[in-house]
Amino acid sequence: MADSYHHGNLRQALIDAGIKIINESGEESLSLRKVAAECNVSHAAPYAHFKSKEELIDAIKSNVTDQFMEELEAAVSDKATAEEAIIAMGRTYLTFFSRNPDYFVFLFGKQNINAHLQMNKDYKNDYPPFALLKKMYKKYLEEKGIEKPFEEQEIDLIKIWAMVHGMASIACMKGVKSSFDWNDPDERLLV
Amino acid sequence: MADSYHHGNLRQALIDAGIKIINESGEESLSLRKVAAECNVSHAAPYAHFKSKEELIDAIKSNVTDQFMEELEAAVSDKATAEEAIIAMGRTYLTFFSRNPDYFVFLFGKQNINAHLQMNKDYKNDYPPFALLKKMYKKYLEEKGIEKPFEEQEIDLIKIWAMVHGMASIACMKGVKSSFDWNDPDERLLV
DNA sequence: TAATCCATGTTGACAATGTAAAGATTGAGG
DNA sequence: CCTCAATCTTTACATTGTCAACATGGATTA
Repeated sequence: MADSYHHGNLRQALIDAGIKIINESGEESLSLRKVAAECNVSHAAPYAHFKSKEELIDAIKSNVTDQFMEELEAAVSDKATAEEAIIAMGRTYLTFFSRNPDYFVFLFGKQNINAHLQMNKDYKNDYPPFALLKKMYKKYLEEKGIEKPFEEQEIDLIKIWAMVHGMASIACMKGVKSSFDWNDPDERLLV
Repeated sequence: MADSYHHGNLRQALIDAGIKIINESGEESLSLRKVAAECNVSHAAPYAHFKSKEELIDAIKSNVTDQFMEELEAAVSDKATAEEAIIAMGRTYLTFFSRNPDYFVFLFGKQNINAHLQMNKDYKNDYPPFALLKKMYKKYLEEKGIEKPFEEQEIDLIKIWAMVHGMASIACMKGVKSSFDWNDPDERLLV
């Protein structure tokens, strides 16, 4: 099925090719035609799987988000307490985007997490990393026997996410000279 | 000079037209040719003032950043203490980007603050809002008579900026349902 | 089995866009 | 008045997203 008229699994191949191009030369240089060429397929072939370039990009975002979530869940899985898990999430958040700053721009650059959020029904209402944080936070409250009104909980959650996300943002900014190695677990900025 | 061969002040007119287009229909729809048309000028005229589309965009970013800085400095100017000034900066940061979420994406979306940072020599090393924060923070330490090693100071600064910037980021995310009104001064998330 | 259908790909076309090259226009300074 | 350099226009070309018409072939069904 490699050289037949029908590709076999073009949809995923297009997504993979897109990720490859973004990694190699950034999102701006990603064009539908290049992606198609990378898959040895005519320039209009993607339209059998995606209504537009944007839809392909949203699919790629979902893929990258899945990859991000895998790392977050792995970081959380082996922690004894929810408190440790939350801190591990923050470190993983920073490490992930320090390793691939382009992904930060790609995922949050246009700030519209709506589209690729809604194409994956598992996401329900919350953005997956936020949903995981919320889950861990509730576990944390239980473990500590803390009771808080809902509004205060939301404020806590936003503060945590804002801090970590803001640091990731700074870490990914080209042109910001920072003396920190965000990958270094000894850099205890978070606690 | 309105209808003569030479425009008179095309450079600034192009920048203004660019801002107008971004406000009306977003950055994606900004094209050099539209900007030129908006100024009643041929499509290649911008190349007399900017080497590329990117250079025009960087100039626009500088303009928007100047506008942002004006609000930050205004917020700081009438505060009695540095502590109040810093809090006011945070509120202004949130208010500014809550009012125009598109500016957040535009300024930080590509995460490369290097280019339009370096075209304005006044910026020196730091990104202007960060430079102002740094200045206020030093004043704060003086007023309180606090002495800290340089590294701890940097950590404090990054934490403050990360928190505020992260909240702005969340506030600007389309698709994140939030019960907060980031413009409401009663929402005391920051303190 | 053979006919049919539809998802999947191809080809060709078009408009919008960024950009370069060559030339026109004009105000400022010698 | 003349020249020159900055500014603007025209023309041209490659890239890109998208659409429409058509080709292919595996699966479904008569």
